[in-house]
Amino acid sequence: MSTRRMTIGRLAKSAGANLETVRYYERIGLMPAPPRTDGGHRSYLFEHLQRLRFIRRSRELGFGLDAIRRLIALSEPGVQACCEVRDMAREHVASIDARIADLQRLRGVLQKAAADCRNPETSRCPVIEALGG
Amino acid sequence: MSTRRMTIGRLAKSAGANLETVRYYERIGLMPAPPRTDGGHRSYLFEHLQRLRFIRRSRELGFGLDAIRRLIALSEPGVQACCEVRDMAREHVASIDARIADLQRLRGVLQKAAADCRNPETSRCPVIEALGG
DNA sequence: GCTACAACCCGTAGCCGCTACAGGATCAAG
DNA sequence: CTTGATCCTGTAGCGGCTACGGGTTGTAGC
Repeated sequence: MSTRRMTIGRLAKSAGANLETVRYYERIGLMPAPPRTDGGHRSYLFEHLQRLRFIRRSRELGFGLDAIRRLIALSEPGVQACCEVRDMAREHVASIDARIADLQRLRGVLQKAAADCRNPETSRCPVIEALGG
Repeated sequence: MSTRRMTIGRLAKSAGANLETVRYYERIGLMPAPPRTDGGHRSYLFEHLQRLRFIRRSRELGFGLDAIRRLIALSEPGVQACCEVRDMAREHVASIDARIADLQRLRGVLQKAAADCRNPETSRCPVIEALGG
């Protein structure tokens, strides 16, 4: 079943990834090395596409490549590791929260400094002042 | 006035930066090359510290090194460029807003998937499912 | 003055996650 | 059989540092 083959270009496109990214994933062992044609071109199956989509989706959600490696291992059939996966997701949510808080703080500082610029009485640039210049 | 000299170590510490980062900034032309002692050690003045603090603060606020280069040029005395600086700050606020929105979206997806884990009826791990595995 | 040891010097390589070449070989359509 | 798109490998670059290694200098105590 589903013995249709795809070139790396098609695979990449179907998963919304860059072709060289796919080769990169193979090099670092995130994607398995696919079979080749006689001429040496990579020849992918549907399972490769699933894997690549999984990786891309995880990346889009902000997981690092090492975390994705773990997620892949945990998603193997037969591995009962839902709790671990959930914990990883929760940790990740926490780190996202921290980054959001950080960005909101920055935003506040910058916004305030830029807003002061409306005031024509200020002689020195308030943004530069906020930066310590 | 203020002819006190500092070593690179002191400078770095005073600005909360890493020593090698200071050398890196010098290499890429973000910090000026300071005078040297007879033995060849860098010898910094207070103005260097001001500059380094400006850079670090800008970095903390999320500006890239190229943007900081422009900010430094615009903060030179005699340059009346408050509007440009303000525009840079505003652009930066906009990009921060975009990143925050992005992170909040991710957070939503992850949070929802992780929350579904409480439900013991689900056979497949909902987080893995959300990732497309 | 001499010794110890911290602090400095320079250059290079590594980190993450790609991306972009160069210089070829192969594949599919006409 | 030719064209042109796609593929191959290998290497180098991005931003913004950080970490080494192997050497030199600065400084405090004796």
